[in-house]
Amino acid sequence: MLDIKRIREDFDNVKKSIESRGKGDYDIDRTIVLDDRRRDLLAEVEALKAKQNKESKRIPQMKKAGEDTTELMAELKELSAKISELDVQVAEVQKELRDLLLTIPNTPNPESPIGKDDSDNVEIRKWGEPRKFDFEHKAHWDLGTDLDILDFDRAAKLSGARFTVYKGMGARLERALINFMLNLHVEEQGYTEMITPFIVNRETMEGTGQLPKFEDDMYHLEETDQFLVPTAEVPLTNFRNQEIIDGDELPLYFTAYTPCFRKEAGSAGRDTRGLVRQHQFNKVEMVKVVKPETSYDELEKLTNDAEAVLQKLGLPYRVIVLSTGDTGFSAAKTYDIEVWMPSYGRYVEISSCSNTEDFQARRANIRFRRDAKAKPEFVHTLNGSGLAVGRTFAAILENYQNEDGSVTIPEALRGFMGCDRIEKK
RNA sequence: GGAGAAGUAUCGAAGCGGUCAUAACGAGCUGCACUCGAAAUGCAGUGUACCUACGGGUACCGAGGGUUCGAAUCCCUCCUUCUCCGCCA
Repeated sequence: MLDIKRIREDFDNVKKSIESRGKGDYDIDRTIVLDDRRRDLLAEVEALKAKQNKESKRIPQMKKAGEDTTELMAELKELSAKISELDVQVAEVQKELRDLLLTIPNTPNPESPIGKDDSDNVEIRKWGEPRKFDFEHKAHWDLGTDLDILDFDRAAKLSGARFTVYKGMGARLERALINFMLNLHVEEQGYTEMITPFIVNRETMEGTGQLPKFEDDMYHLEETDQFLVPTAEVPLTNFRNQEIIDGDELPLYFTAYTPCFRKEAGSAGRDTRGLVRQHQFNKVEMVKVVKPETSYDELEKLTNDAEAVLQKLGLPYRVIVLSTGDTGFSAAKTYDIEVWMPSYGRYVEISSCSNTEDFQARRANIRFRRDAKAKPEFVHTLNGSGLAVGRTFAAILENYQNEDGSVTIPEALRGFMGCDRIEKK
Protein backbone atom coordinates (compact mmCIF):
# COMPACT_ATOMS: atom_id res chain seq x y z
CA MET A 1 0.00 0.00 0.00
CA LEU A 2 1.30 3.41 -0.90
CA ASP A 3 1.49 6.16 1.70
CA ILE A 4 -1.33 8.62 1.08
CA LYS A 5 0.94 11.39 2.34
CA ARG A 6 3.52 10.50 -0.28
CA ILE A 7 0.84 10.49 -2.98
CA ARG A 8 -0.28 13.94 -1.86
CA GLU A 9 3.18 15.44 -1.60
CA ASP A 10 4.72 13.92 -4.71
CA PHE A 11 1.66 13.29 -6.80
CA ASP A 12 3.09 13.75 -10.30
CA ASN A 13 6.08 11.49 -9.74
CA VAL A 14 4.09 8.77 -8.01
CA LYS A 15 1.51 8.78 -10.75
CA LYS A 16 4.15 8.68 -13.45
CA SER A 17 5.90 5.82 -11.69
CA ILE A 18 2.73 3.76 -11.37
CA GLU A 19 1.81 4.41 -14.95
CA SER A 20 5.18 3.10 -16.10
CA ARG A 21 3.73 -0.34 -15.33
CA GLY A 22 1.25 0.09 -18.14
CA LYS A 23 -2.49 0.24 -18.10
CA GLY A 24 -4.25 -0.37 -14.80
CA ASP A 25 -7.80 -0.09 -13.59
CA TYR A 26 -6.97 2.10 -10.60
CA ASP A 27 -7.75 5.76 -10.28
CA ILE A 28 -4.91 7.49 -8.49
CA ASP A 29 -6.45 10.94 -8.85
CA ARG A 30 -9.36 9.77 -6.77
CA THR A 31 -7.14 9.09 -3.73
CA ILE A 32 -6.59 12.83 -3.37
CA VAL A 33 -10.29 13.60 -3.71
CA LEU A 34 -11.16 11.05 -1.04
CA ASP A 35 -8.38 12.18 1.25
CA ASP A 36 -9.50 15.80 1.03
CA ARG A 37 -13.00 14.72 1.91
CA ARG A 38 -11.68 12.62 4.77
CA ARG A 39 -9.75 15.54 6.22
CA ASP A 40 -12.69 17.89 5.99
CA LEU A 41 -14.97 15.43 7.71
CA LEU A 42 -12.41 14.69 10.40
CA ALA A 43 -11.93 18.35 11.22
CA GLU A 44 -15.66 18.78 11.49
CA VAL A 45 -16.45 15.73 13.57
CA GLU A 46 -13.45 16.13 15.85
CA ALA A 47 -14.48 19.67 16.74
CA LEU A 48 -17.93 18.39 17.63
CA LYS A 49 -16.48 15.58 19.69
CA ALA A 50 -14.28 18.03 21.56
CA LYS A 51 -17.42 19.96 22.43
CA GLN A 52 -19.24 16.80 23.41
CA ASN A 53 -16.44 15.70 25.73
CA LYS A 54 -16.24 19.10 27.35
CA GLU A 55 -19.97 19.57 27.85
CA SER A 56 -20.56 16.04 29.06
CA LYS A 57 -18.14 16.61 31.86
CA ARG A 58 -20.34 19.42 33.15
CA ILE A 59 -23.25 17.10 33.81
CA PRO A 60 -21.93 15.38 36.93
CA GLN A 61 -20.80 18.76 38.24
CA MET A 62 -24.19 20.31 37.67
CA LYS A 63 -25.93 17.36 39.26
CA LYS A 64 -23.70 17.69 42.26
CA ALA A 65 -24.60 21.35 42.50
CA GLY A 66 -28.25 20.41 42.32
CA GLU A 67 -28.82 22.07 38.97
CA ASP A 68 -31.22 20.87 36.31
CA THR A 69 -29.43 19.08 33.46
CA THR A 70 -32.47 18.33 31.31
CA GLU A 71 -31.82 21.11 28.85
CA LEU A 72 -28.13 20.41 28.44
CA MET A 73 -28.77 16.71 28.00
CA ALA A 74 -31.32 17.40 25.30
CA GLU A 75 -28.82 19.63 23.56
CA LEU A 76 -26.12 17.03 23.78
CA LYS A 77 -28.44 14.38 22.48
CA GLU A 78 -28.76 16.35 19.29
CA LEU A 79 -25.02 16.82 19.14
CA SER A 80 -24.54 13.12 19.65
CA ALA A 81 -26.86 12.33 16.75
CA LYS A 82 -24.95 14.65 14.48
CA ILE A 83 -21.64 13.09 15.50
CA SER A 84 -22.95 9.60 14.77
CA GLU A 85 -24.01 10.75 11.35
CA LEU A 86 -20.61 12.26 10.59
CA ASP A 87 -18.82 9.22 12.02
CA VAL A 88 -20.62 7.05 9.51
CA GLN A 89 -19.51 9.34 6.71
CA VAL A 90 -15.91 9.33 7.92
CA ALA A 91 -15.92 5.56 8.09
CA GLU A 92 -17.31 5.32 4.58
CA VAL A 93 -14.74 7.67 3.10
CA GLN A 94 -11.92 5.98 4.96
CA LYS A 95 -12.99 2.56 3.79
CA GLU A 96 -13.34 3.74 0.23
CA LEU A 97 -9.88 5.31 0.36
CA ARG A 98 -8.31 2.21 1.87
CA ASP A 99 -10.04 -0.08 -0.60
CA LEU A 100 -8.75 2.08 -3.42
CA LEU A 101 -5.21 2.21 -2.04
CA LEU A 102 -5.22 -1.58 -1.71
CA THR A 103 -5.74 -1.93 -5.46
CA ILE A 104 -2.88 0.38 -6.45
CA PRO A 105 0.41 -1.43 -7.14
CA ASN A 106 3.81 -0.48 -5.77
CA THR A 107 5.91 2.17 -7.45
CA PRO A 108 8.69 0.49 -9.46
CA ASN A 109 12.28 1.24 -8.58
CA PRO A 110 13.63 3.93 -10.96
CA GLU A 111 16.37 1.52 -12.06
CA SER A 112 13.91 -1.06 -13.35
CA PRO A 113 13.75 -0.96 -17.13
CA ILE A 114 10.61 0.73 -18.39
CA GLY A 115 8.57 -1.68 -20.44
CA LYS A 116 5.16 -3.13 -21.02
CA ASP A 117 5.79 -6.85 -20.46
CA ASP A 118 8.36 -9.63 -20.24
CA SER A 119 9.81 -8.79 -23.65
CA ASP A 120 11.35 -5.71 -22.04
CA ASN A 121 13.09 -7.62 -19.26
CA VAL A 122 16.86 -7.24 -19.27
CA GLU A 123 19.38 -10.03 -18.81
CA ILE A 124 21.87 -9.23 -16.04
CA ARG A 125 24.14 -12.28 -16.03
CA LYS A 126 24.44 -15.89 -17.09
CA TRP A 127 25.94 -18.87 -15.34
CA GLY A 128 26.86 -22.21 -16.88
CA GLU A 129 26.55 -23.42 -20.43
CA PRO A 130 23.45 -25.14 -21.77
CA ARG A 131 24.37 -28.74 -22.50
CA LYS A 132 24.72 -29.89 -26.09
CA PHE A 133 23.12 -33.28 -26.45
CA ASP A 134 24.58 -35.82 -28.84
CA PHE A 135 21.39 -37.87 -28.65
CA GLU A 136 17.71 -37.07 -28.84
CA HIS A 137 16.93 -35.68 -25.42
CA LYS A 138 13.55 -36.09 -23.80
CA ALA A 139 11.26 -33.79 -21.88
CA HIS A 140 11.00 -34.33 -18.13
CA TRP A 141 7.40 -35.52 -18.32
CA ASP A 142 8.46 -38.35 -20.61
CA LEU A 143 11.59 -39.11 -18.62
CA GLY A 144 9.63 -39.12 -15.38
CA THR A 145 6.86 -41.29 -16.74
CA ASP A 146 9.28 -43.75 -18.36
CA LEU A 147 11.30 -44.03 -15.15
CA ASP A 148 8.02 -44.55 -13.28
CA ILE A 149 8.83 -41.73 -10.85
CA LEU A 150 6.12 -39.29 -12.00
CA ASP A 151 2.49 -40.20 -12.64
CA PHE A 152 0.40 -37.45 -14.21
CA ASP A 153 -2.44 -39.68 -15.36
CA ARG A 154 -3.26 -41.16 -12.00
CA ALA A 155 -2.88 -37.75 -10.34
CA ALA A 156 -5.54 -36.48 -12.75
CA LYS A 157 -7.72 -39.37 -11.66
CA LEU A 158 -7.29 -38.36 -8.02
CA SER A 159 -7.63 -34.61 -8.40
CA GLY A 160 -7.80 -33.27 -11.95
CA ALA A 161 -5.47 -31.62 -14.39
CA ARG A 162 -2.24 -29.97 -13.23
CA PHE A 163 -1.53 -32.34 -10.39
CA THR A 164 1.27 -34.87 -10.09
CA VAL A 165 2.08 -37.96 -8.10
CA TYR A 166 5.78 -38.39 -7.32
CA LYS A 167 6.63 -42.04 -6.90
CA GLY A 168 9.57 -44.02 -5.54
CA MET A 169 12.86 -42.30 -6.37
CA GLY A 170 10.83 -39.38 -7.72
CA ALA A 171 9.35 -38.69 -4.30
CA ARG A 172 12.81 -39.24 -2.89
CA LEU A 173 14.35 -36.70 -5.27
CA GLU A 174 11.71 -34.07 -4.47
CA ARG A 175 12.32 -34.56 -0.75
CA ALA A 176 16.09 -34.50 -1.28
CA LEU A 177 15.81 -31.16 -3.06
CA ILE A 178 13.75 -29.66 -0.24
CA ASN A 179 16.25 -30.81 2.36
CA PHE A 180 19.21 -29.71 0.28
CA MET A 181 17.78 -26.23 -0.21
CA LEU A 182 16.76 -25.78 3.41
CA ASN A 183 20.15 -26.96 4.67
CA LEU A 184 21.92 -24.52 2.38
CA HIS A 185 19.81 -21.55 3.46
CA VAL A 186 20.06 -22.43 7.13
CA GLU A 187 23.64 -23.64 7.45
CA GLU A 188 25.46 -21.44 4.96
CA GLN A 189 23.26 -18.40 4.45
CA GLY A 190 21.94 -17.63 7.93
CA TYR A 191 18.21 -18.12 7.51
CA THR A 192 15.93 -19.36 10.28
CA GLU A 193 13.95 -22.39 9.24
CA MET A 194 10.20 -22.21 9.75
CA ILE A 195 7.25 -24.50 9.33
CA THR A 196 4.18 -22.33 8.95
CA PRO A 197 0.46 -22.93 8.51
CA PHE A 198 -0.51 -23.75 4.94
CA ILE A 199 -3.88 -22.12 5.51
CA VAL A 200 -4.12 -18.43 6.30
CA ASN A 201 -6.85 -15.88 6.86
CA ARG A 202 -7.98 -12.97 4.70
CA GLU A 203 -6.05 -10.34 6.61
CA THR A 204 -2.81 -12.21 6.09
CA MET A 205 -3.45 -12.49 2.35
CA GLU A 206 -4.09 -8.75 2.26
CA GLY A 207 -0.85 -8.03 4.10
CA THR A 208 1.34 -9.37 1.32
CA GLY A 209 -0.88 -8.09 -1.50
CA GLN A 210 -2.55 -11.26 -2.83
CA LEU A 211 -5.88 -9.77 -1.82
CA PRO A 212 -8.09 -8.04 -2.69
CA LYS A 213 -6.96 -8.01 -6.33
CA PHE A 214 -6.03 -11.61 -7.00
CA GLU A 215 -8.65 -13.58 -5.12
CA ASP A 216 -9.53 -15.52 -8.28
CA ASP A 217 -6.09 -17.13 -8.29
CA MET A 218 -6.37 -18.40 -4.73
CA TYR A 219 -7.99 -21.49 -3.28
CA HIS A 220 -10.58 -20.28 -0.82
CA LEU A 221 -12.14 -22.19 2.06
CA GLU A 222 -15.59 -20.73 2.13
CA GLU A 223 -16.75 -22.05 5.47
CA THR A 224 -14.00 -20.33 7.44
CA ASP A 225 -12.99 -17.61 4.94
CA GLN A 226 -9.42 -18.88 4.82
CA PHE A 227 -7.04 -19.48 1.92
CA LEU A 228 -4.51 -22.13 0.93
CA VAL A 229 -1.14 -20.41 0.75
CA PRO A 230 0.01 -19.58 -2.80
CA THR A 231 3.57 -19.18 -1.46
CA ALA A 232 5.35 -19.28 1.90
CA GLU A 233 6.00 -15.58 1.36
CA VAL A 234 2.53 -15.02 2.78
CA PRO A 235 2.93 -16.58 6.24
CA LEU A 236 6.63 -15.68 6.53
CA THR A 237 6.22 -11.99 5.70
CA ASN A 238 3.16 -11.62 7.87
CA PHE A 239 4.80 -13.47 10.75
CA ARG A 240 5.62 -10.23 12.58
CA ASN A 241 2.65 -8.20 11.36
CA GLN A 242 1.08 -5.59 13.65
CA GLU A 243 4.35 -5.48 15.59
CA ILE A 244 6.96 -2.89 16.37
CA ILE A 245 10.20 -4.81 16.11
CA ASP A 246 13.26 -3.91 18.16
CA GLY A 247 15.80 -2.54 15.67
CA ASP A 248 18.50 -4.79 17.11
CA GLU A 249 16.55 -7.81 15.88
CA LEU A 250 16.89 -6.77 12.24
CA PRO A 251 17.54 -8.10 9.71
CA LEU A 252 15.30 -11.16 10.00
CA TYR A 253 15.98 -13.99 7.57
CA PHE A 254 13.34 -16.71 7.28
CA THR A 255 13.14 -19.76 5.09
CA ALA A 256 10.37 -22.32 4.83
CA TYR A 257 9.26 -25.17 2.70
CA THR A 258 5.56 -25.21 1.91
CA PRO A 259 3.39 -26.63 -0.79
CA CYS A 260 1.90 -23.79 -2.83
CA PHE A 261 -1.63 -23.76 -4.16
CA ARG A 262 -2.68 -21.75 -7.18
CA LYS A 263 -5.71 -21.95 -9.37
CA GLU A 264 -3.72 -20.78 -12.39
CA ALA A 265 -6.85 -19.08 -13.65
CA GLY A 266 -6.11 -17.54 -17.02
CA SER A 267 -3.25 -19.82 -17.91
CA ALA A 268 -5.34 -22.42 -19.73
CA GLY A 269 -3.32 -24.04 -22.47
CA ARG A 270 0.05 -22.84 -21.15
CA ASP A 271 2.62 -25.34 -19.93
CA THR A 272 -0.01 -28.04 -19.85
CA ARG A 273 2.52 -30.84 -19.78
CA GLY A 274 4.88 -31.64 -16.95
CA LEU A 275 5.78 -30.02 -13.68
CA VAL A 276 6.15 -26.44 -14.76
CA ARG A 277 2.64 -25.19 -13.99
CA GLN A 278 0.74 -27.11 -11.33
CA HIS A 279 -2.13 -26.31 -8.98
CA GLN A 280 -0.02 -27.68 -6.14
CA PHE A 281 3.75 -27.45 -6.11
CA ASN A 282 6.51 -27.45 -3.56
CA LYS A 283 8.65 -24.43 -2.93
CA VAL A 284 11.35 -23.37 -0.52
CA GLU A 285 10.99 -19.67 0.10
CA MET A 286 13.24 -17.04 1.62
CA VAL A 287 11.92 -13.88 3.28
CA LYS A 288 13.82 -10.95 4.72
CA VAL A 289 12.60 -8.21 7.01
CA VAL A 290 15.16 -5.41 7.01
CA LYS A 291 15.92 -1.76 7.67
CA PRO A 292 15.01 0.44 4.68
CA GLU A 293 18.52 1.65 3.90
CA THR A 294 19.76 -1.93 3.51
CA SER A 295 17.00 -3.41 1.39
CA TYR A 296 18.63 -3.13 -2.02
CA ASP A 297 21.88 -4.68 -0.80
CA GLU A 298 19.76 -7.39 0.77
CA LEU A 299 18.02 -7.97 -2.55
CA GLU A 300 21.36 -8.63 -4.23
CA LYS A 301 22.33 -11.05 -1.47
CA LEU A 302 18.95 -12.74 -1.58
CA THR A 303 19.27 -13.28 -5.31
CA ASN A 304 22.77 -14.69 -4.83
CA ASP A 305 21.42 -17.04 -2.18
CA ALA A 306 18.93 -18.44 -4.65
CA GLU A 307 21.57 -18.66 -7.38
CA ALA A 308 23.79 -20.67 -5.05
CA VAL A 309 21.25 -23.49 -5.18
CA LEU A 310 21.51 -23.72 -8.96
CA GLN A 311 25.28 -23.43 -8.91
CA LYS A 312 25.63 -26.27 -6.44
CA LEU A 313 23.28 -28.35 -8.57
CA GLY A 314 25.23 -27.44 -11.70
CA LEU A 315 22.19 -26.14 -13.55
CA PRO A 316 22.78 -23.38 -16.13
CA TYR A 317 20.76 -20.25 -15.49
CA ARG A 318 20.47 -16.56 -16.16
CA VAL A 319 19.33 -13.65 -14.06
CA ILE A 320 17.06 -11.01 -15.50
CA VAL A 321 15.65 -7.83 -14.06
CA LEU A 322 11.96 -7.41 -14.72
CA SER A 323 10.66 -4.44 -16.65
CA THR A 324 8.18 -2.15 -14.97
CA GLY A 325 5.32 -3.80 -16.85
CA ASP A 326 6.30 -7.31 -15.75
CA THR A 327 7.06 -6.49 -12.10
CA GLY A 328 4.55 -7.97 -9.68
CA PHE A 329 1.92 -5.95 -7.89
CA SER A 330 3.72 -5.63 -4.54
CA ALA A 331 7.29 -5.42 -5.80
CA ALA A 332 9.40 -2.36 -6.47
CA LYS A 333 12.17 -4.36 -8.11
CA THR A 334 12.38 -8.00 -9.09
CA TYR A 335 15.09 -10.30 -10.35
CA ASP A 336 13.93 -13.51 -11.96
CA ILE A 337 16.26 -16.46 -12.11
CA GLU A 338 15.64 -18.69 -15.10
CA VAL A 339 17.00 -22.21 -15.44
CA TRP A 340 17.90 -23.78 -18.73
CA MET A 341 15.17 -26.23 -19.72
CA PRO A 342 16.20 -28.34 -22.74
CA SER A 343 12.64 -29.37 -23.63
CA TYR A 344 11.63 -25.72 -23.88
CA GLY A 345 14.87 -24.80 -25.62
CA ARG A 346 15.03 -21.72 -23.44
CA TYR A 347 15.41 -20.46 -19.91
CA VAL A 348 12.39 -20.95 -17.63
CA GLU A 349 11.60 -19.00 -14.47
CA ILE A 350 12.59 -20.92 -11.35
CA SER A 351 12.92 -18.12 -8.80
CA SER A 352 11.67 -14.62 -8.36
CA CYS A 353 13.42 -12.32 -5.90
CA SER A 354 11.74 -9.05 -5.00
CA ASN A 355 12.16 -6.01 -2.83
CA THR A 356 8.72 -4.69 -1.92
CA GLU A 357 10.24 -1.82 0.07
CA ASP A 358 7.60 -0.69 2.58
CA PHE A 359 4.62 -1.70 0.42
CA GLN A 360 3.84 -4.90 2.30
CA ALA A 361 5.02 -3.46 5.61
CA ARG A 362 2.35 -0.78 5.38
CA ARG A 363 -0.36 -3.28 4.59
CA ALA A 364 0.72 -5.71 7.27
CA ASN A 365 1.76 -2.92 9.65
CA ILE A 366 5.27 -4.17 10.35
CA ARG A 367 7.41 -1.49 11.96
CA PHE A 368 10.66 -1.22 13.87
CA ARG A 369 12.34 1.15 16.28
CA ARG A 370 15.98 2.08 15.68
CA ASP A 371 16.54 2.62 19.38
CA ALA A 372 14.54 2.94 22.56
CA LYS A 373 13.52 6.54 21.95
CA ALA A 374 13.09 6.51 18.19
CA LYS A 375 9.78 6.75 16.37
CA PRO A 376 8.55 3.55 14.76
CA GLU A 377 9.35 3.23 11.05
CA PHE A 378 8.13 0.76 8.49
CA VAL A 379 10.51 -2.08 7.66
CA HIS A 380 11.29 -3.21 4.15
CA THR A 381 10.37 -6.77 3.19
CA LEU A 382 11.89 -9.01 0.54
CA ASN A 383 11.05 -12.43 -0.75
CA GLY A 384 12.59 -14.92 -3.10
CA SER A 385 12.13 -18.50 -4.10
CA GLY A 386 14.97 -20.70 -3.18
CA LEU A 387 13.75 -22.49 -5.30
CA ALA A 388 10.58 -23.76 -6.88
CA VAL A 389 11.18 -27.45 -6.19
CA GLY A 390 9.08 -28.99 -8.96
CA ARG A 391 10.79 -26.92 -11.63
CA THR A 392 14.17 -27.77 -10.16
CA PHE A 393 13.17 -31.44 -10.32
CA ALA A 394 12.23 -30.99 -13.98
CA ALA A 395 15.48 -29.19 -14.75
CA ILE A 396 17.54 -31.94 -13.16
CA LEU A 397 15.78 -34.65 -15.11
CA GLU A 398 16.24 -32.84 -18.39
CA ASN A 399 19.77 -31.53 -17.90
CA TYR A 400 21.15 -34.69 -16.30
CA GLN A 401 19.49 -37.26 -18.55
CA ASN A 402 21.48 -39.97 -20.23
CA GLU A 403 20.95 -41.60 -23.60
CA ASP A 404 19.49 -44.74 -21.99
CA GLY A 405 16.77 -42.71 -20.26
CA SER A 406 18.43 -42.79 -16.86
CA VAL A 407 19.18 -39.62 -14.90
CA THR A 408 22.44 -38.87 -13.12
CA ILE A 409 22.03 -37.37 -9.67
CA PRO A 410 23.98 -34.12 -9.17
CA GLU A 411 26.88 -34.49 -6.77
CA ALA A 412 25.30 -32.23 -4.14
CA LEU A 413 22.21 -34.41 -3.83
CA ARG A 414 23.80 -37.84 -3.60
CA GLY A 415 24.01 -37.82 0.16
CA PHE A 416 20.28 -37.14 0.32
CA MET A 417 19.47 -39.70 -2.38
CA GLY A 418 21.66 -42.58 -1.39
CA CYS A 419 22.47 -43.23 -5.05
CA ASP A 420 24.10 -41.52 -8.02
CA ARG A 421 21.49 -42.20 -10.69
CA ILE A 422 17.86 -43.02 -11.26
CA GLU A 423 17.31 -45.73 -13.81
CA LYS A 424 14.52 -47.80 -15.18
CA LYS A 425 13.67 -50.78 -13.00
C1' G B 1 -18.28 -30.39 19.45
C1' G B 2 -19.98 -29.31 25.03
C1' A B 3 -19.13 -26.47 29.87
C1' G B 4 -16.46 -22.63 32.32
C1' A B 5 -12.70 -18.50 32.82
C1' A B 6 -10.00 -14.64 30.68
C1' G B 7 -8.20 -10.78 26.92
C1' U B 8 -6.21 -3.25 29.61
C1' A B 9 -0.02 0.24 26.74
C1' U B 10 6.99 -3.32 26.70
C1' C B 11 5.57 -6.99 30.77
C1' G B 12 2.63 -7.89 35.29
C1' A B 13 -1.68 -5.73 37.05
C1' A B 14 -5.86 -2.35 39.33
C1' G B 15 -10.04 -0.08 37.50
C1' C B 16 -17.76 2.27 41.17
C1' G B 17 -21.37 4.40 33.92
C1' G B 18 -18.94 10.56 34.87
C1' U B 19 -16.06 14.50 38.98
C1' C B 20 -7.35 11.54 40.89
C1' A B 21 -8.32 7.29 33.46
C1' U B 22 -4.26 12.68 29.34
C1' A B 23 -5.24 4.09 31.94
C1' A B 24 -3.52 3.78 38.99
C1' C B 25 0.30 0.62 41.11
C1' G B 26 4.72 -2.58 40.29
C1' A B 27 8.54 -4.03 36.90
C1' G B 28 11.28 -2.84 32.55
C1' C B 29 13.48 0.98 29.57
C1' U B 30 15.80 6.22 28.96
C1' G B 31 18.15 10.42 31.33
C1' C B 32 20.16 12.73 35.71
C1' A B 33 22.14 12.49 40.81
C1' C B 34 25.08 9.64 44.34
C1' U B 35 29.88 6.39 43.29
C1' C B 36 36.78 5.54 41.45
C1' G B 37 33.23 2.27 38.77
C1' A B 38 29.11 -0.87 39.50
C1' A B 39 25.10 -2.53 42.47
C1' A B 40 21.58 -0.43 45.58
C1' U B 41 18.99 4.14 46.20
C1' G B 42 16.69 8.88 44.80
C1' C B 43 14.55 12.27 41.06
C1' A B 44 12.53 12.94 36.19
C1' G B 45 10.79 10.89 31.72
C1' U B 46 8.75 6.82 28.95
C1' G B 47 2.29 3.92 24.02
C1' U B 48 0.34 4.33 18.91
C1' A B 49 -2.23 6.64 14.95
C1' C B 50 -4.76 10.58 12.67
C1' C B 51 -6.18 15.95 12.15
C1' U B 52 -4.11 20.80 12.98
C1' A B 53 -5.67 27.57 12.46
C1' C B 54 1.04 24.13 15.59
C1' G B 55 -2.31 26.87 20.56
C1' G B 56 -4.10 22.16 20.53
C1' G B 57 -7.74 18.40 19.17
C1' U B 58 -9.58 13.30 18.17
C1' A B 59 -9.36 8.04 18.42
C1' C B 60 -7.57 3.37 20.44
C1' C B 61 -8.59 -1.06 26.98
C1' G B 62 -9.05 -8.47 21.77
C1' A B 63 -12.46 -7.06 16.98
C1' G B 64 -17.15 -5.17 15.39
C1' G B 65 -21.99 -3.40 16.60
C1' G B 66 -25.73 -1.47 20.34
C1' U B 67 -27.76 1.29 24.84
C1' U B 68 -26.53 6.36 27.01
C1' C B 69 -25.75 13.36 27.33
C1' G B 70 -21.36 10.19 28.62
C1' A B 71 -18.84 3.11 28.01
C1' A B 72 -12.60 -0.23 29.65
C1' U B 73 -17.16 -0.65 32.78
C1' C B 74 -23.94 -2.48 30.64
C1' C B 75 -26.04 -5.54 26.19
C1' C B 76 -25.23 -8.44 21.41
C1' U B 77 -22.04 -10.94 17.70
C1' C B 78 -17.31 -12.69 16.53
C1' C B 79 -11.92 -13.87 17.41
C1' U B 80 -8.00 -15.67 20.51
C1' U B 81 -6.00 -17.98 24.94
C1' C B 82 -6.52 -21.12 29.31
C1' U B 83 -9.12 -25.21 32.26
C1' C B 84 -12.36 -29.51 32.20
C1' C B 85 -15.19 -33.11 29.15
C1' G B 86 -15.76 -35.52 24.31
C1' C B 87 -13.21 -36.86 19.77
C1' C B 88 -8.61 -37.54 17.43
C1' A B 89 -2.87 -37.91 14.33
